[in-house]
Amino acid sequence: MSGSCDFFLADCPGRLAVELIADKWTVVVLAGLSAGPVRHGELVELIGGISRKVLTQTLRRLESHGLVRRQAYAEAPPRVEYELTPLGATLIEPIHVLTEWAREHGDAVLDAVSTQPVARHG
Amino acid sequence: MSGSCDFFLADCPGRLAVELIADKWTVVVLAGLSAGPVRHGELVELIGGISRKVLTQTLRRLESHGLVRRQAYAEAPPRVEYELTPLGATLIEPIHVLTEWAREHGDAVLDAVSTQPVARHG
DNA sequence: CCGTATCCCCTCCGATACTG
DNA sequence: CAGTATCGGAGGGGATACGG
Repeated sequence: MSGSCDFFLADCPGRLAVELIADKWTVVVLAGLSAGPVRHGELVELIGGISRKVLTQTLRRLESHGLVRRQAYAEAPPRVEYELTPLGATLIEPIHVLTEWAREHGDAVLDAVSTQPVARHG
Repeated sequence: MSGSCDFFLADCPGRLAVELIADKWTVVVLAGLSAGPVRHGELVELIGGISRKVLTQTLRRLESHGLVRRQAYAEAPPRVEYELTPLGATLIEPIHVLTEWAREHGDAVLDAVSTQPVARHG
């Protein structure tokens, strides 16, 4: 215990990380950007299920946190590309670990959910 | 597409992981349980800021996903302990990586946030 | 093509009070 | 001490339509 905060409780930096990724799309968007610059519309197609509004919101937040860089080109058909900043790229590793976990244990979770007839209480 | 899904887009298992942790408290609660069995009240004190109701909600969900085990003792002053299941313990590693990231890059994020007077657009 | 505004639902989460 | 019920606020996020 003590205040070591090996694992974040209270106001440790870990809380910041949670606040960053604790929503439906942030991690997915970051993953979508992990391979290189992508256009807005491409991301919508790539991710699937996210609305343009929410995608923009998510990107804006990531941009303001220094994780994503926005590049707009003044062309005839407007073109905007988003890419990870060096800082943003450092988040890919933790996300990758999470993905690995899901690939390995995802079935077990789904199994627990379906095998869950417990409903204590009575 | 195929099912390559090196990084989760669409319905890859990674999405499951996101849905699991994409809320304000899940990761924090898991972290709080990482050191061993803990009582309900202890968790409230330990975490700080979470209400008993929300803690219970979170624990219930984790229980139904097979990540947490609940142990109730029929004693004079009721005592209930929660602990990670073996499956739940496997999630500590990814969380730890995330914590490490925060410890290392948290300042950079906070810096970006404060250095962010941009407000493009007007 | 990119972005924003509006409307609306729905879930998360906190505060309080009450039962076992 | 543990848990539930209830209320209520706040905000995320989807659908749509419109502007640059």
